[in-house]
Amino acid sequence: MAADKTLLSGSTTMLILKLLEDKDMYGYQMIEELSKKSNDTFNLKAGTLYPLLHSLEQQGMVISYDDNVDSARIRKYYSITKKGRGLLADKKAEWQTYFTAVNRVLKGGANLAASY
Amino acid sequence: MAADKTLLSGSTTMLILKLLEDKDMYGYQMIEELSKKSNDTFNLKAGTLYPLLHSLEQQGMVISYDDNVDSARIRKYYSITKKGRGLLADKKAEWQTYFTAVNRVLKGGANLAASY
DNA sequence: CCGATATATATAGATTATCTATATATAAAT
DNA sequence: ATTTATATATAGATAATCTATATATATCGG
Repeated sequence: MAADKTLLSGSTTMLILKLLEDKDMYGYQMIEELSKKSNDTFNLKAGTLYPLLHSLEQQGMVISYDDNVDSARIRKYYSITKKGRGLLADKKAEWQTYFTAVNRVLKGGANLAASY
Repeated sequence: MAADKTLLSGSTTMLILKLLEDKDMYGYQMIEELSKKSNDTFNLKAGTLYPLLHSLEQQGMVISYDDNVDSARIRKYYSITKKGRGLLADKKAEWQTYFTAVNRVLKGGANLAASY
């Protein structure tokens, strides 16, 4: 993965929910879309995504439905729920706090703390 | 912890090395300084920090020396090495890539990808 | 036509970075 | 004198990723 996997840790749920906020998607599509939208920074593995989707469904954050586009091939589409939108909003707020704090530490010289 | 521990995951090493770039510090001081500089967003636990410092020392990223400030009390100061500065630079570049990508996904609407 | 690669989902087990809990010891505050 | 803060350390638990493997269909090149 382009980005350190440990950095990605914790934001995957937020990113997936964000994708679903725009439109219903199936798993494989999410992996591709995340890769494209992040300029190949995120290359989520199937072994990470599918268990995560199952977990989100169990928690009521998303619901799924099967779609048989071309005859046999089955795609499992996911749709974000109201509860899922709530979680997304929380995660976004958390992310905002987190990345602002990291950047403050990184930019701050020895006496930055004095400005607060 | 104010920030989701999973979000913090992966950036702790970078943040610690950044603190040491400014000045030599001892463990307990790093915890307090991180908390202060991040406006209480990061409250690193001792059980996380000390093993991490030992690991960084083993890898040659930092070196340590004991300082007996007031008689008995021992503080173990850490100093960043040239190798550690190299790692910090790498981690900073990675972080820049990562948080830019996350923000792009978060801000991007359904057709953002078209702009690339 | 056939083999390789891409699409699509799924699960088990390994890895890793955090956490909590616990231990030890001195200093400061009430 | 007892509690709280300072200071470091390690063991074990938790959680989120990864790799590896499995299954099945679709597409592409030779």
